[in-house]
Amino acid sequence: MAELPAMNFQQLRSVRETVRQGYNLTQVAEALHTSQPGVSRQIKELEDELGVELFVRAGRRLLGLTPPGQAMLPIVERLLQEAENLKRAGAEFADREHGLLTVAATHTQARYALPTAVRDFRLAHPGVTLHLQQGSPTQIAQQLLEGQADIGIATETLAEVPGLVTLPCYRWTHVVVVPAGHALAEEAAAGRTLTLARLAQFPLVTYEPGYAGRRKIDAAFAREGLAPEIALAAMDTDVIKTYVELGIGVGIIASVGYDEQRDSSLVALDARHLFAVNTTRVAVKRNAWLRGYAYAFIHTFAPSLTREVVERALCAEPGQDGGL
Amino acid sequence: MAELPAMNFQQLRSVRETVRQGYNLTQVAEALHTSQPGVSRQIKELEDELGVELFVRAGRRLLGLTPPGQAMLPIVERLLQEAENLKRAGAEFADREHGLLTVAATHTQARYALPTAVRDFRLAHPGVTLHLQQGSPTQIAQQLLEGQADIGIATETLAEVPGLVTLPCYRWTHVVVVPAGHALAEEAAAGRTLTLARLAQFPLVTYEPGYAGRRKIDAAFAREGLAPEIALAAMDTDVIKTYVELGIGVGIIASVGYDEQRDSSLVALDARHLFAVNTTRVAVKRNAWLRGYAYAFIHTFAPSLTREVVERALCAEPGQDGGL
DNA sequence: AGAACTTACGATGTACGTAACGATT
DNA sequence: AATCGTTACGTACATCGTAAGTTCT
Repeated sequence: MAELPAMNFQQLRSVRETVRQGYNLTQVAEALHTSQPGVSRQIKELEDELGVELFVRAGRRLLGLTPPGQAMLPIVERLLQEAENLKRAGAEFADREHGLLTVAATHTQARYALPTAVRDFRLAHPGVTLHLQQGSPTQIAQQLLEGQADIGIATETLAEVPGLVTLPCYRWTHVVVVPAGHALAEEAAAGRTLTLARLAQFPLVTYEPGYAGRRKIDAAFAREGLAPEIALAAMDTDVIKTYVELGIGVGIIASVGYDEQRDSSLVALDARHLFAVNTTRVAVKRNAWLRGYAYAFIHTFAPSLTREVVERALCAEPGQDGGL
Repeated sequence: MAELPAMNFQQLRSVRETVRQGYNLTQVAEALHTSQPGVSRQIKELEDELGVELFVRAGRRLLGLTPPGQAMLPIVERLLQEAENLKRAGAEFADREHGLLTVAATHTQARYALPTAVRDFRLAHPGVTLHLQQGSPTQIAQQLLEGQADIGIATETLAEVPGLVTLPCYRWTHVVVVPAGHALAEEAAAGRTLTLARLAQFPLVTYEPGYAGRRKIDAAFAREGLAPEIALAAMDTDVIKTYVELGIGVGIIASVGYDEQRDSSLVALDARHLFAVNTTRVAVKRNAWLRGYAYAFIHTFAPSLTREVVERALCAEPGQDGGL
């Protein structure tokens, strides 16, 4: 019986990975742990099966997607997503309390906001292997979209990424930190209220653009027509504090990043009146099926986010979500 | 190299078909044109792969879905739906003007509402093979959900089926038909307005429950506390007219079903004031990808339903399951 | 010359159908 | 006894990797 070879998942994976790897089949083969001719074949087989060329070829090189390819790629991604969902659902029912949970977060979140949640989660779910990835908000979004992370946590960017569902976890403000004995510390001790104009007279040390509410900082200065000198920008609250201790400049960090005990060499000055409030958000990929313990983790991190709240957000309108 | 056999579509099809066929693997094998041991194996393989029993077994007989099975079946169906979508998209780009379009409609629609649309569509799209299926609204819904029909057209039921997207095509009312010379015809000719009470004095011939606005007819009589005798109920407007001609009773049919020329032996009496207006709807399966000519057909049938209108409806509120 | 994809080929193993078996009603 | 699902088995063919080939940079 001459059975026609049907569409299969390996073909779909090859197509998806080819797009992800920038149309380099050699890299695709590596990423999929297979041979390069194999990938070439998978793609051709799928194209044959569908009767359409998915990729633009210049000679034998792949350059991009054809219009049909562009139209069909989302379907391919949904297929692979659902396949992943099915596997996860299987794992969930097979053993609710064992598995892998990958959380991607910015440094600030990983270092200051997550530890207690991680500790509590580990106690409640000892069978779950927790992977904590660190990256920029953009990288976090990417990891979520590619299925390399289950949960993303960051203050910036995530809410604007189509394909992600985000929910607010907590709100926070910035705080200004200076070495003990710094002029600003004296002024504060003398009862003088800190202003943006005064702050702008010092070189500043704060987050890189795209991190931890940096936008709110820039916006605040811009609104008053100030252009402070940024002496140093870092992704990392600890790095910022270190350089502030060294006297490089005045630090502006997330308030969660200051601990009176541990950072005794630094003085924190209230800056709630200077910079807009930030909202840290948790994000998951839109059509991803989440393990039960993933909901539990989110709930542990942000008690307001019960499983029901998250599930409702997952099913809601694909467009922009309604506010905070 | 010992490759682990991955999940494949044949396994998924076996699972879906097993549910559809009422858990009889012999029938499943027949439906899938394969051997029964094959189906048995496919299911076991998938269960192994997922690590979960999907089916409840009494001895060696399958009785139903386990809770995990119930949870995972929708994912399986989405997978197969997307696979189908991918194939269709391929066919679409390979050749926009060739393919198959299956329209399921009630008799009344097929016989009276569709002919001009079908004629125009065939002229505009000669390469498309058109299949016209006939059935009750319930059967039409079933066919759509199982992917056996692309477009469904009926007045009843469709709008209430989760998993279907429906759009209004046109509105119509019932008309009363009697043989020429019938008492009601005389009264009408004499300028007397027809009432429900008068109508209820005759045996009636009309649609079966579940067809062509029968509900509106029952509701109208019920509202006035009348319980007319239904001499004959049929799915089919032509059957009704035939028996009215024979003098079995007074007919109540969809107004589209009366043609002054062809039905010269019958007299139609306006009944717009007696029965509520009906809306005939077109339905498609929620997450189905439609061929371009399917949109064209809908547009031909109901000019207000442009491709954009239909697409917007398809993307709207999921209703039941978490949409794709 | 080198990088990138395609073609060719051969071995491994996977998949499917037939047939025999076991259990259930 | 009949129906239904599972197990066993042999063959056919599908898949995949290696290696050679071709084209473009």
